[in-house]
Amino acid sequence: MSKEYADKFATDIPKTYTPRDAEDRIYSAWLNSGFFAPENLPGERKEKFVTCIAPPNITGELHMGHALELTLQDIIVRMKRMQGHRTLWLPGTDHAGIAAQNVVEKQLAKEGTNRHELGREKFLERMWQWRDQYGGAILEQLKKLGLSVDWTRTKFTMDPGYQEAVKTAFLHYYQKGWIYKGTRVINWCIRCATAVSDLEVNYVTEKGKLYFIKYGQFTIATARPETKLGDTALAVHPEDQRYKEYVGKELEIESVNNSVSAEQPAEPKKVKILVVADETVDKEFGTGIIKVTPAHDLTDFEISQRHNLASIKIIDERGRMNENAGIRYQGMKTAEAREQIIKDLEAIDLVEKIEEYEHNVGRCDRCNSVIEPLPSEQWFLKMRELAKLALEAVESSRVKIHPPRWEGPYKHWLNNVRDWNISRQLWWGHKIPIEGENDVLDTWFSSALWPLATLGWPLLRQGSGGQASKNDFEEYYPTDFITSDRSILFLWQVRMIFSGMEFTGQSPFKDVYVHATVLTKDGKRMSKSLGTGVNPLELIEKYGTDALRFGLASQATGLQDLRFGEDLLVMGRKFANKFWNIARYVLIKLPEDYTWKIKKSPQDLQSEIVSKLDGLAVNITKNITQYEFAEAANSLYKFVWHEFADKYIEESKDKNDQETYDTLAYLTVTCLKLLHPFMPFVTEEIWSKIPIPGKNLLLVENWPS
RNA sequence: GGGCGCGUAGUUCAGCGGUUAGAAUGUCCGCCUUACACGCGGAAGGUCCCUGGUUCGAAUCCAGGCGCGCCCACCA
Repeated sequence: MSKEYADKFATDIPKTYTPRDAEDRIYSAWLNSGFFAPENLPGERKEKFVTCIAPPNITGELHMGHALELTLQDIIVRMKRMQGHRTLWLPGTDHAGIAAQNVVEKQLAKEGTNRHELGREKFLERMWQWRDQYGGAILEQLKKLGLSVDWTRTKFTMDPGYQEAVKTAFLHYYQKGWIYKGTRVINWCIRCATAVSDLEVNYVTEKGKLYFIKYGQFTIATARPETKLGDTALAVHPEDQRYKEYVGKELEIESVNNSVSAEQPAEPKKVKILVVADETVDKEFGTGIIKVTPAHDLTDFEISQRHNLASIKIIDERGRMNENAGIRYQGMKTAEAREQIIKDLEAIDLVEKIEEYEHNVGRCDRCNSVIEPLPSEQWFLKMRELAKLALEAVESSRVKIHPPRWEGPYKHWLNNVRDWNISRQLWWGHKIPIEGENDVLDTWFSSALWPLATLGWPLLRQGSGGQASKNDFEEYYPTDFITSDRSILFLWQVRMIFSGMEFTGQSPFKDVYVHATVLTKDGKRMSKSLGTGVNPLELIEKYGTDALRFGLASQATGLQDLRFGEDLLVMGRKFANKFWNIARYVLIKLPEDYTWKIKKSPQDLQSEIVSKLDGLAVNITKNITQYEFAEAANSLYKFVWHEFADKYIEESKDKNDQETYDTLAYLTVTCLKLLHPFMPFVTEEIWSKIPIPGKNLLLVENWPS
């Protein structure tokens, strides 16, 4: 190469790739091209490829889970786009019922008011104000990851069109008789003042006490003695010989008189109680006999249903003892009542012993308050037929779950699912479309419709929901795949599948990919509240988006959780820079009048390294298609660094023939394309510097296999 | 109580029946060699969790155990 030529490029292209200079500029170039929208893609594209983002909550903040999930999704989408598919990746956000309402309620509390003072209408105005101002923040953060999503189709789960979809779905179920109103023991969050689903209760092991209380001639072990006031039976196992003779009999036992005020000494009172036999009782636990409190325990509620027992509600929606608990306890919080009743029982010698005890306490997924099971009138959706549909979808391979080991839990869950409590006592959400109803629907009821509603289902009228049009649903449904963390497999994927099956007769996607969970270096959960989280935006600032993406992808085996350490990003950054310099070398090496070609390798390139790369391209394609991201990333890394750079470039240094030039050019262009899904920014930046006549953005160049 | 995943160099992970077990990162020693010091060359570093079994041969398959993590469940 000529000295002058070398000098020219040496000054044009810096020795080090600096992501910060390139990323925003390149992302703008992509946006300006319009290529994220399928209808703007160049060339003839017969096959479609469609996927939806897992909509983050409007209250959300970008975390490593997003970074991993969206990187992997973008890798697939970018490859498909380069392969010539009409790709659509649809973004949006979820209104996040409880979470979002909590945020605004906290604001109100600071202002010394609350939603009830404000009234429903004003409160909802505040909600919308908040969402207009802050609800898009998470999407702005997502852009930093370089995602090739179609922002012109951004959706929100409370868009007008979406509201229509929810209404249509509800009424459809209602008319089928699958939606009913009933009083059941449900999980009630005292702080959020709403029902929450079984899946939104976290059971945390906590230290407590196990109280052994005398019931006539028996002793019963309980962790919640205050619920004694709502007992309507005792239960034993049907095969327990010790108690067989008492089954079906009513016992007279001594209890505490709850109509005496708490200021006065405790006094005894005789009460009658029935003994029933039920399979669910564990003979081995405690004394083998349990007290049944149908109103405040889910198991006890079910026992009461089987045996036709009465239910006495003694705890109210604020977590305080109500009038049924008697004047002695009324108004006390459950914890206070527990202390009081133990004191009382001890006074009249009804406490046999108290043991230290570890047990599981249900806490609200959103606010961590203790969950109080209590009877409440709620709306339910019958799950029998829908569960069948979801099972059938998997069994008939209409939808495939990756990795396949998740099929087990999926089926198990559906085989044991109870009717879905779909009502929430919130204001922020989809109002139940029945005259006179104040409640809203569980957020997941609308999430369940995501792939349908975002594409414009149910085709009511055009333009009713932002840009979603009739054509989108017809053209792009069903989608090709969906991906998420395993934690929402039951909350979300299952429900999207049965919704799709019920409303369209098709699974809303062909593949569900359950990706790994990002853990800390020592295998702990990443959590903001524990301070174990890592902020992806800071990492991007420090290492660049490509480094983050490549680092994550290189560890995404799909089978194993990902222990995240910054050394991954060091590797990614170095690799991006390495490739930058490979390109720099090639640009300097090739003669000024060299003609770059983009289409395919010249016929005469038969060298070993060229065929190796062609073989690699086939494997990379296969890897990405099968969600083997780590394999793809690592084999690319190996080839680029140790074959291309270490061997071929070193050997090329004292060669100046046409074949060497062609080979260098071919290797560079092909590697750029293969690397693009993983490291879109640095590759696009290099691409822009390669003098290829008539080239388009690398984003839409043809995939090399 | 059921179920699942994982235990391999200091660290994060590949390898999943066959020559001296690999990569990245970290460490140490040389090199600013005209693409790259985010680099190049070299080195050290491993009872492949334990115990049995199958096999000519096991990190790899099987059984049991130990440890870590996760999911489901009506432990009162």
